[in-house]
Amino acid sequence: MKKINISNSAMKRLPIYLHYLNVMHDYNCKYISSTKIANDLKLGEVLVRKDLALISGKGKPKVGYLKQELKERLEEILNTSTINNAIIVGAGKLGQALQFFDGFEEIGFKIIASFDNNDDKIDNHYIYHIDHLIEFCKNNVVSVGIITVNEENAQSICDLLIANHIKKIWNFSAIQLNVPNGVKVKNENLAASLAVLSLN
Amino acid sequence: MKKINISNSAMKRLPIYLHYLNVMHDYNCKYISSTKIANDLKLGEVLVRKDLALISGKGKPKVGYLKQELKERLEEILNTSTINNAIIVGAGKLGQALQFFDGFEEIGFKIIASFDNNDDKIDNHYIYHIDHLIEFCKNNVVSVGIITVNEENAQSICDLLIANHIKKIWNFSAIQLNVPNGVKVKNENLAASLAVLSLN
DNA sequence: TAGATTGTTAATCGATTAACAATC
DNA sequence: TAGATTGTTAATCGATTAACAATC
Repeated sequence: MKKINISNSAMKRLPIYLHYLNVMHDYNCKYISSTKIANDLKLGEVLVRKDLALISGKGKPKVGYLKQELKERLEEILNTSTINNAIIVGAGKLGQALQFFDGFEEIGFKIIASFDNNDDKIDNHYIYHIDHLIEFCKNNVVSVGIITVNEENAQSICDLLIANHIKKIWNFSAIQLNVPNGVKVKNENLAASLAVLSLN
Repeated sequence: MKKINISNSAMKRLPIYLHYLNVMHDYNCKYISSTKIANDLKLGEVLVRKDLALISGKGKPKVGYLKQELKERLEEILNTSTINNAIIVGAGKLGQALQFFDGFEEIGFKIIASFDNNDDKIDNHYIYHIDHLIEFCKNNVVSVGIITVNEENAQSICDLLIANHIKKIWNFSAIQLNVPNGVKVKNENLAASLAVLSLN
């Protein structure tokens, strides 16, 4: 596979393109143009063209890209070769919402378990007691840990995940996690996102 | 109040500063320096200084910023003069998670109701049937609409919110909403956020 | 052929960082 | 005073957009 360098900002758009292709119901045409994608998604058309050139580079002037091929190429990049299994720690409302969120599969992520320290939340629907996390990580390939615990416990859960060889953390708590080199943290601060709406 | 121009990227950091100040338990000192904030939050120190200069401009060389004053200034900007009431449409797991998420109040947003078309979800805990939305919007000041319905219904719910004079939409569905001029949409694509983690 | 669309190079824009004088 | 820290101006960096030749 050709080695390509995808920027963070471009990477954020790839799932959007893929989903767009998956839900569009235009069976009439085998091709799709960057112009149409850009218009529908309200993105700059050069931007889209650049993204698609990066991942596909097989566009035909005048007609556009073969839809099926583009879709497969996006899936190839998103559903990367490594297994993308994720676990959630913190089976509160947010954790549960994420566990049953149905947009992750499309981009190659699968949430295979949730953990919580509250016995009331433990059932047999893939929610386990936190004490079983170590064992679970030994028996399963887990590449992403999603932290939805309250912020008092976020750092210690983060440490626990790292101790169990998880190198990618999706952090929904509002504190800054301290992690060693080689561990990637993506902070998801919902309040900060909402605050942007109050501008203007 | 002095007119200041806050960029989107800076606006996203303000809630982080405010939360940092709110949860830090260093009672010993009345002052906080941008250097310390930058280190703790893992941000560039010039970046923090610039943000703080923009909103406060009252830093004292050698000592830093008066913590209490900085906090009040952040609250002043975030809890803007207008009432920031929000409603949620779609009382599924994600909608419910957002309704009970406790980080919004800090930045001046209050979720005052959820709506759903499924009678099973209607209870008296601020979840109403969608048919009551029009009346609710007449009787309450609602500035933000949060869309957590499935994507087939997202556009029509968006239209409904706009028809009820809501000018700010926080869209959790994976489709691009069409809105008239003057309506601001912030898309929150969780799958796209997660995809970024798979880079490297 | 004419025209729509691709892919690329150069220009622009915005955000972050570097450098540094001012100051308590 | 000396040194840490502020605030600002200039430089850099990265992402988006404009311009345009190539092409089907």
